[in-house]
Amino acid sequence: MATASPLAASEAAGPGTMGDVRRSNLALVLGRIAYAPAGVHPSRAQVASATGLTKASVSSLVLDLLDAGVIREVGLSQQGRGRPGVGLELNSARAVLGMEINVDYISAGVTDLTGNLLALETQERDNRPAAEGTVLAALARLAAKVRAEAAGSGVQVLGGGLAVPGLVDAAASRVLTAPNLGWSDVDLDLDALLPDTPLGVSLFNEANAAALAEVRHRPSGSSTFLFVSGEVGVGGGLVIGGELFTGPEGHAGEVGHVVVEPDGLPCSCGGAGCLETVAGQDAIFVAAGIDAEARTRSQSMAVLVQALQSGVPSALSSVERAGRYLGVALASTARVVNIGAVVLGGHFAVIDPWLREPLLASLEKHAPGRLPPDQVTASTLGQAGALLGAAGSVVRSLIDAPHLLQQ
Amino acid sequence: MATASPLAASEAAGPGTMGDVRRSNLALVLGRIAYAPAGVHPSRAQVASATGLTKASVSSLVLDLLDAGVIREVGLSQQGRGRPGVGLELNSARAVLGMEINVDYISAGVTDLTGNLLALETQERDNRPAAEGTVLAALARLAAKVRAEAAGSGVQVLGGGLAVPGLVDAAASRVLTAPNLGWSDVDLDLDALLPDTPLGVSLFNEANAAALAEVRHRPSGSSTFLFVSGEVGVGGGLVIGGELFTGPEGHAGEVGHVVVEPDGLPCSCGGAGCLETVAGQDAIFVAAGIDAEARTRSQSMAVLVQALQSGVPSALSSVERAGRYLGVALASTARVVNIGAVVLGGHFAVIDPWLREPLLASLEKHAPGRLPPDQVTASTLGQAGALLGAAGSVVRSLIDAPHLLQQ
DNA sequence: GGTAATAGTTTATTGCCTAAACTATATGAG
DNA sequence: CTCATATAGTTTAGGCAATAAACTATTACC
Repeated sequence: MATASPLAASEAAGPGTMGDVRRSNLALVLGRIAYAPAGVHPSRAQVASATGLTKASVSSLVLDLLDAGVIREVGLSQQGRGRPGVGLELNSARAVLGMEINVDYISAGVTDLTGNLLALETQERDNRPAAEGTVLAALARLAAKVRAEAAGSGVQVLGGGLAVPGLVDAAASRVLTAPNLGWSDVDLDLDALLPDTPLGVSLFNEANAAALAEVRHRPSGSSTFLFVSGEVGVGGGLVIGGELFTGPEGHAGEVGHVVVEPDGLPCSCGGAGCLETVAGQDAIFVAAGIDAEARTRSQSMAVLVQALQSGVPSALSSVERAGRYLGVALASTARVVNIGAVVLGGHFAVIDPWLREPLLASLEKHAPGRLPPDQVTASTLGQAGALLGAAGSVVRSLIDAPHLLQQ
Repeated sequence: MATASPLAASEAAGPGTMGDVRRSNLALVLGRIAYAPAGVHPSRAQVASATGLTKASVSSLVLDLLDAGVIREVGLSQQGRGRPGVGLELNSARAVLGMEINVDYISAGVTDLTGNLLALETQERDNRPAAEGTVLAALARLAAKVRAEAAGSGVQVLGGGLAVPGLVDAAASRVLTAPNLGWSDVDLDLDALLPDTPLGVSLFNEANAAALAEVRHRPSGSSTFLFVSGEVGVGGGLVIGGELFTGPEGHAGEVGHVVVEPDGLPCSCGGAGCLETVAGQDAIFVAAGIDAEARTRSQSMAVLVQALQSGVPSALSSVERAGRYLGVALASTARVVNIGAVVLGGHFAVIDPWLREPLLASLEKHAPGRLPPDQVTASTLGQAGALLGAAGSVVRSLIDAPHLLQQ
């Protein structure tokens, strides 16, 4: 009897203790406060009846959250006969820092706990030739700057998140491989990036972070979708019920390497016929006849958009082909992971007007009814997505585990 | 992913209570006993040091489990100086019933809590023309028979699981659609199938159940893999860390509709170029020149195997093509869900000797290094897989929630 | 100003775990 | 054979977190 222990995951976890109950209920209460509709500030009594906890327990839990500084009381809210309740909301004097390292730029921004962007700094620089130490040092300066800005208006930064365009081992603060940066097995000193915060700095894959940003910031409501990130490579993030599905090894959602043409071109991954070989930025530039070598990436993209607007045939057919094959890959992915909505990011969002029609036609051909047109949307966050997602993810992990702020 | 706390399950709905701690620790202790290596019967003290609970707590928890009848004590195990411990093991006088309804047969079997098959009855019958009530009545008789057999040897059946070849809503005991049975939106009276058990009867998709059976019964150790079920259609089950990943709507793993040839044939799903159009049973029969209309499905499969053994070119090329495209689909799937092992079931297991080589070559071409040959295995469970998986899944849910047996 | 209604706190109780002392049962040395 | 040592399992006291119910606080309405 092969006993592959299904406990493997929880094996590390110790016994359940009463402290777990406390932590679980702290998160339950904080979640009610944090995820209340905008402008609504529930009282202790409302939280109690919504969660099923007693008023006494909620009072005690709320006291802890107030002590930790995660929430604060707002003006009384009278709405009926009796004593008015005291409204509770996330403490807007607390914030997190989002950061991004990409090929052409670095950026750092501060958001409060509800996701509002309070400060943002972007610095254009070619990060490919530089050693990672140099890049991190420049980013640390940028981070210090926005942090000081926030501090100036009385806002305390609790922690941060860094998004990089590559596969990461978040637990080990390690970039496994970031081909476009030329990084491979790089250990990052994240604490140096943002010293002396209670929560520290977490590491994210850029596509995953951008995917998570959509959960909070996109107009439509559903929090289950596939985010497709078009950069030099084609990445993805699978969000299910607001949570990232990362797969057993943490790298799920790699839509870029779905095979769309069995006899297609070789891919950088060693495979052949991957989506990336027809819909990655370089592939689109080549097919459109744009010399990307001579320009920066954002310049090339501008040239492409210009060409599309002018109706240059090679550009149009290049994007048409990318859309068609993107549809093939998304049709397959929708079936495998049973998803009914897609958000296009990166260059796919930029060229969405031209990409959209062939994409929808291809989806209808290969998975009719699965991904209806109104469920295929383009991200509106642009470059800021990864940064917002990294910051938002730190906020989210705080809301899920507020005890991290207690000492 | 907020799976930090062992109580994470309760975080979703109601408040965390002290009873949750008890339940969580009951499952922790029972898991240690249930998933110990075969022949090893840990003592209370060993469970305590393995789980981190105190000896006092373990004693109390074990008492509850003994009262519920889930476990029992076995002979003393002396192994050193001091007082010998009392071994603990799953109670082999308790069992669960697995059942399956398929196109050509119904079956029912009893397994003890460690997965050993104690009794099995299969009845060949064509279930397509019959109303579901007739089929269920026949299955109820079969179930009563094996249950009586078990009772005769002093074994009590605690609950059961039923696998059907179609999409199911397990919570509602409802078969949404089972095309090969001709069922659509059918509510099943599962309790009538197996009356008066403490755990009742649960409903499963056949491919998912078969996938779960592999977790316990396949030789290799890993409990993270994609199970590919080759039947009339091509289904699948995605198992991650021993748990089924069903996706947001419960139907993930549909590998059969990954697009492997953008310009391919139309598929029954309304799409085009799906894997099923080249690797489903019918597609293989047609390409091999076998007239499936004139035979039952199992007869056609026997003819195919015969032809393969004789080296009939059309049969060989048909299977070669199926293997090649299966490789394309699995390469894509491996990337999207980040999986490193595959188990072939259904007809893929039967024709594995001929399928294997083109499949591996195709995998190496499209996803080099991702699914190495030793991680691509064929199921050895055959027809019994679904039944064993359904039963095993009931056992597993019992081990995860032993308090269900307390009153 | 009194009553009803609602918000929030205080107090007593219960459940579950831990720590530490205690009992039980084995091995091995003299 | 007896005693020291070691390990298994139980008993007892204590702490923490939630609940229930009584209590205080603050408002609206008559």
